[in-house]
Amino acid sequence: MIMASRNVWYIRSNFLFGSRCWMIRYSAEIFLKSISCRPFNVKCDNKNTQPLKNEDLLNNLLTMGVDIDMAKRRQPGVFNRVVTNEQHLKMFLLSKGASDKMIGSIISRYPRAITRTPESLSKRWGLWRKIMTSDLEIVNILERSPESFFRSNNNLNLENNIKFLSSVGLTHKCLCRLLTSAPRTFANTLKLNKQMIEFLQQVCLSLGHNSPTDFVRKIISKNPSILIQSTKRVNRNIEFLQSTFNLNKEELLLLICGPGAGLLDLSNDYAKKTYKNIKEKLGSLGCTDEDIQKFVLSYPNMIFLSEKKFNDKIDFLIEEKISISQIIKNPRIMDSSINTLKTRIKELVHAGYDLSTSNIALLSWCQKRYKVKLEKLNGLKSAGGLLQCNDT
DNA sequence: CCAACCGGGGTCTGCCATAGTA
DNA sequence: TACTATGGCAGACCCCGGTTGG
Repeated sequence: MIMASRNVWYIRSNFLFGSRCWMIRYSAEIFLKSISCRPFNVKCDNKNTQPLKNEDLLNNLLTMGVDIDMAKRRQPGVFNRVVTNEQHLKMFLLSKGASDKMIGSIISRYPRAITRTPESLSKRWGLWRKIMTSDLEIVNILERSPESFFRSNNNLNLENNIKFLSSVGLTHKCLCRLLTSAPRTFANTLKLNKQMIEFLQQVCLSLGHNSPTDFVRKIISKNPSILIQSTKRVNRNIEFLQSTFNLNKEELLLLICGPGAGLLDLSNDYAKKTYKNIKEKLGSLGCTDEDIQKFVLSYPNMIFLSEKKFNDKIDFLIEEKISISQIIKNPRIMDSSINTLKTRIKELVHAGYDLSTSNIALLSWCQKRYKVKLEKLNGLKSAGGLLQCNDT
């Protein structure tokens, strides 16, 4: 019932506020006050005075746990609006399983959410539900990234995006993953998404691959965030890979739709910067350019590491008497956090494992395997200790 | 049984600038 | 001209385990 009356009200207010004329707005507010669909304290005396704050809106938001300062800082315009739908939004999200706290946080971070009409909101939700299997999954995405859902009000565009992405050969499962990990993709204009897909297809063809569809599918499944990058950024990263490593077309193709797919997201010259650092660092430790190239290519994700993290890890390993040649032979070791490295080295040394002569690969094994190995080593050590009757 | 090799999975928002719109 | 919609940017790993060959 509330819904119904609000719908009517909205149509009416759209009609009334569609005009550019301030005078008409002013009379409209008087009119609204008089019919008291929702009392307003907004006053627009003339062009020189700001509308006074809408106390109802502020009260509503405060009760909902919205951080008003944050919201105002982010989208001040929302607070000058005569019509907002925060109560409906709240009821709607509650009905989908969101908590009060989530709702407060969502509106604080993306206030424009409260300007969406009930019809538009439920339509949009329905479109997302075409991809996601439950409301709760959507709620979780919204909590993470309210902007992705609310930034655009263009449901037709959203619908077209879903159609387009399906037509490109993305499976339902893939769309689901896209929406989960890069929800902004669906708020992009269709034009922008098309641009990126066409760009990728072009790259594919220029590298001599004969199935752009397969290529695009592969690259998106390896890197679901690719559609929220600019083609400029992706292009620069491909150029970087091409110019830095001596790869033929086929190798480059395999790299960018395989282990190097993630690198395409890196911000301007980040890869260039970190690779330069890797080269300098390893070069100073006596590695040849060829060694370094091979090392990085066998685990390209290490380019993600900030200069400091990379250097800290190398320094730490060297301090622990692990030679650079051991490191070069085990690129995966850069995969482990420095904390993991520290803990494991300590445990291994304690267990009597000599890292300078033994295999260091276990520093980057998964927890489960590593634990089994460590227990075994400790068992050996205590057995040896018992035999010699002198262990501490 | 062991370990080398290799691929997979999660995940990426929150802010700013600006053209367009009413 | 206030406000909206949209493009674009910076930022910066860690862990798990299947398969396979010895």
